Amino acid sequence: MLKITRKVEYALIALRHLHSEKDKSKLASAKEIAEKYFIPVELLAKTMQHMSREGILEAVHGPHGGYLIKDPLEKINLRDFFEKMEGPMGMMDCFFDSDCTIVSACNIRTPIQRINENMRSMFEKMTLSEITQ
Amino acid sequence: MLKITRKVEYALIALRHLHSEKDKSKLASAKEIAEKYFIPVELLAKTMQHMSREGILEAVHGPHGGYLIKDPLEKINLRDFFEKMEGPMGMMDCFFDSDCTIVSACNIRTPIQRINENMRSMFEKMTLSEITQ
DNA sequence: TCTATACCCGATAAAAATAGTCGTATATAA
DNA sequence: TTATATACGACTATTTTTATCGGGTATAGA
Repeated sequence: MLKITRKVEYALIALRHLHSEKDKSKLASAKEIAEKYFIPVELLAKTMQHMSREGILEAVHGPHGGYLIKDPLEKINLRDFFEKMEGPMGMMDCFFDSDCTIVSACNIRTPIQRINENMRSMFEKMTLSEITQ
Repeated sequence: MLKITRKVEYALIALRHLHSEKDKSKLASAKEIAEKYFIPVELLAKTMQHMSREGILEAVHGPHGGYLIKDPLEKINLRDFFEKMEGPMGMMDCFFDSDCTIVSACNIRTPIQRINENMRSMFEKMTLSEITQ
């Protein structure tokens, strides 16, 4: 429990790699990164496409293409990043879907929601630059 | 991602129920609680047995038996509680099992571990009494 | 213009983790 | 002695996560 997904893991690996690229273009393809870190290419590709859609990365098509980081990592906090990648952060599902059969009798929904907010605001205080340190 | 398990959820429901029992015995059986909150009896039973093993609850055998809270909820912090119920808290598995094939090339292990420690210490600052408020 | 490389994306399959069930044993109050 | 309640390992079902597949579009360079 309280784990991040592989998708987020791969996204962070890619971001750190892109950040530490020596040449100033700071551009790398999904294939290149996948091979270096032994990640399934297709999966990393989709993950980077997702980041591109969310405006975290910029895609360069065609041969010698790849991705580069759009804005400085300090500008994106971890709460926003996690939620862009995986949707709203909720320790219990019932905060969103609420097809929970228990919900009407549930006595801990409010307290857990408060704890959840504590967690969200903790992640809000950290940025993606945490990953490069 | 970053969810608690049903087991922990059921444990918290039971704790809050026991805490708010009116009569001073503050004792309730697994069956009684399961029925009130529409939780599978067997599963809640195992969960409460687990809490009893961990010294959070005290079990009373036989008819009119059940469980009662052993120590005041303020005395147990959420980090300890979560780890008693689900084992060490790690945002990635590789902190413990390390049968991860990527680990040798992984560039984010250390940063994530630091973030994980932030999370653990946040939960350490809260106690089980959060659940009764 | 052709070809190779790389991004783009929905649908599906495989694997792993979680959730729930079952059977049997022990303890104890009435 | 019986009914009720805890104790616990083994098993099954379900859900979620992870990975793959098959089709597309964009573009640099020969």
